[in-house]
Amino acid sequence: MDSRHTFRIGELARRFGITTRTIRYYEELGLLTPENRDQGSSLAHRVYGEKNVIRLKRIQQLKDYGLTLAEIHELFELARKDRSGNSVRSSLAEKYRSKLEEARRRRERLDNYIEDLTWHLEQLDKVDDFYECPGRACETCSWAERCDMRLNLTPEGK
Amino acid sequence: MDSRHTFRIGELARRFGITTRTIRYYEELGLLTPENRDQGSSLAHRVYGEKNVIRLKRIQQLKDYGLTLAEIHELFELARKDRSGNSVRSSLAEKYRSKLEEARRRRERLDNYIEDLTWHLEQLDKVDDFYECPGRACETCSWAERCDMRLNLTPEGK
DNA sequence: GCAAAGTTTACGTTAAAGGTAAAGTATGTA
DNA sequence: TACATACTTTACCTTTAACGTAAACTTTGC
Repeated sequence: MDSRHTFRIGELARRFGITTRTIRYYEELGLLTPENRDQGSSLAHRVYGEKNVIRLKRIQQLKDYGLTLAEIHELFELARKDRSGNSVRSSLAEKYRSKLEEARRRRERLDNYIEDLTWHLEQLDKVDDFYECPGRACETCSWAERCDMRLNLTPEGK
Repeated sequence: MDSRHTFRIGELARRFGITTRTIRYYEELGLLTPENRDQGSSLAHRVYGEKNVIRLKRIQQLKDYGLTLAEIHELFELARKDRSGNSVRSSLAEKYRSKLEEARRRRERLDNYIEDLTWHLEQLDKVDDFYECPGRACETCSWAERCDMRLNLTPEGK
């Protein structure tokens, strides 16, 4: 909206609720480059515009999704390389696909965890000794057949 | 099955595909205590039995769910304190519930991420310049109305 | 011309989950 | 009994992530 408004690092930081160190750190990593530094001196202030704001939002979004800064960098780099044409487009697609699969695996494990917790929560007033659960108590526990630990009692040899 | 078989640390490690250091580390953290150390000398070998095997499995399971060793320790401790009766049972329940909510929040973000990736993957051959996506290109992109970055173009003041 | 905000350089931090070395001790087999 | 393994403890080292913090100096705005 205020399309031509620009900021210096301090205000940008304030608006995003982060510190200036963080913004400079993102710059170090090649995630966020100020639009303007060439006022003659080598110590000119960083100037940030709309592009940077969008970029920073995207960074926070991806971080919130659980990506590390390194992973975010990867994605940005692939997109950047693709500017020229279609040569890298397929590798970007592949990256997306592999990230997607990885995320799906993570979600599967998370689902298992949620199930596991729900189960234990339900069992809380049905089982006597939780320090023995899972453990010796499985042998007599009436819930054992529904409990997946039952399946894991013997270790496989190597 | 081989109910009375016991192991020393090396074999246990081999069977679980981890190192002996790892097992000792778990012991340091109070996660896994060998069943037997009292052969007189203070340098007697650690002896592990069925209980330990089950415990170690559980540790690996919880780790796989994404818990840190510290979190695993918390859960174990609460269960241990509960042995005597019902006094701590409710706090264990509460812990479970809070872990559960936390996990659900994580899953929600993960779902958003998966959606985001899917979206970008679909758009890959419809958008021209990915380095400008999201960015200036949004202004002319025909997919902008469906793209959530569109909603994030202006930063809120603090 | 001064304070406030910005600049670079560079070392510090915290936490997780072990790795690795050193030096001595147990165990089991020949 | 000798000896090779496997085990014991202590203790310092490593890696990554994402900044924090200090120092010493420079721009900018009024």
